[in-house]
Amino acid sequence: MARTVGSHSDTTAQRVRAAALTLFARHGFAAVSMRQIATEVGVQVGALYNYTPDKQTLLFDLMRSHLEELLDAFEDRQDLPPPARLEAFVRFHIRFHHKRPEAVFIAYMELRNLSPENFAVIEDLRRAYENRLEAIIAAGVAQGAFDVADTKIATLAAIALLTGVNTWFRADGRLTLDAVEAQYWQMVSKALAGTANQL
Amino acid sequence: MARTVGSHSDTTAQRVRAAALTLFARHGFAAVSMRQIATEVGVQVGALYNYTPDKQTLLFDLMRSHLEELLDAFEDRQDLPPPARLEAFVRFHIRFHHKRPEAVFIAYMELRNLSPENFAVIEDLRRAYENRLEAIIAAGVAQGAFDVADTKIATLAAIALLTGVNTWFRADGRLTLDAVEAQYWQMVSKALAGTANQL
DNA sequence: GTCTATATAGTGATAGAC
DNA sequence: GTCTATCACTATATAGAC
Repeated sequence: MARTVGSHSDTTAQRVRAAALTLFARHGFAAVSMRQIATEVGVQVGALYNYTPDKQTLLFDLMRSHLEELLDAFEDRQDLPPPARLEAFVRFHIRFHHKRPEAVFIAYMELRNLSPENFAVIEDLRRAYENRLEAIIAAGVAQGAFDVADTKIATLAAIALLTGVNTWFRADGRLTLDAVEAQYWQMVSKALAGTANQL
Repeated sequence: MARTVGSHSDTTAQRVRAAALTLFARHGFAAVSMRQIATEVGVQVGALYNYTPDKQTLLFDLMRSHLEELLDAFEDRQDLPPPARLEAFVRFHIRFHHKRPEAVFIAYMELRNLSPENFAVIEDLRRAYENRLEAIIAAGVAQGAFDVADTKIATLAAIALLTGVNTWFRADGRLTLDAVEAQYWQMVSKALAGTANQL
């Protein structure tokens, strides 16, 4: 019997990953011990090593799978005009990141705890994601819909802006995610817009 | 003899702070031991406790003094029109943060390693800084120079955007800080601009 | 696959000599 | 103010029984 793809957290392997994700996000990789993870899973510490060769690899696997899912999930409709592609990116980014706050947090905060080899892999994945946004912005600049001094800066600025939502948005707060999405799309579209509109 | 205010890192107390700042920024608070700090300073570990009651307070003092310096350094010219005040904020923020990458990094990354009491103090200081930007945006909205759906969101978005510069800008890179500053001011001014300029 | 036990090393903080 | 020595714990990872 083939295993169900994307099945839930009922195997021990998945429970180990889930526990590590939650604890690393809450306390930080370096501050979490393998014993804490084992306690959360409900096993003794030795059992964890059936599922990961070491703590470092556990972190790396969480970050890599998060970024691979991110890349898989975004479908750029290159047949659409750049502003529509940009809007799709903005809304996708906010929604996707909203659903995975712990993985997002870890992917940004724990880079320095990766070994150099693992860091290089993660950086490649992150850059691949940035490149997809930059391609949209460059296409818009080429046809005059956008006006930015430097597409790479505009890309990094937009991603920093959008990812910032995760640091403050709460579903039970003052605003709905739809409203937040709308305002962020408005800010991004104005910031990159082709017709200059200086203060 | 009064000590020179803001004197350089020639006292042991200042050397302890400098070593902790560098090591915490590079490896993370939890990953750095008091022994490592002592080695960096050039003393034995026991001597550190002449300068801090514990490791937690060392972190807290670094974060608090960073945020207090940030608040002290920004002078909001309330007599100027909001767009000028906003431009001054944008340029100030980028320049100030560029000069203190380690303190900025720690202030964002190590919040979860603060005790609850210390966290509350740091959060108050951070909020005070945000409020100063929000006041500028609100003033601009009130007189029609800016158009934003929600001043708090616009504030957080702008700060996330601007602080993002620190994650990629290198003085020896492709662009000068002046050019970066100019492009970020352009993006912020367009994003908040009053005359709608949608794509 | 999970357990217990253990090897080896490191942790923050303190005491008391100088 | 700095040192050495130490306390009481905790860390990651492994070995071998079951």
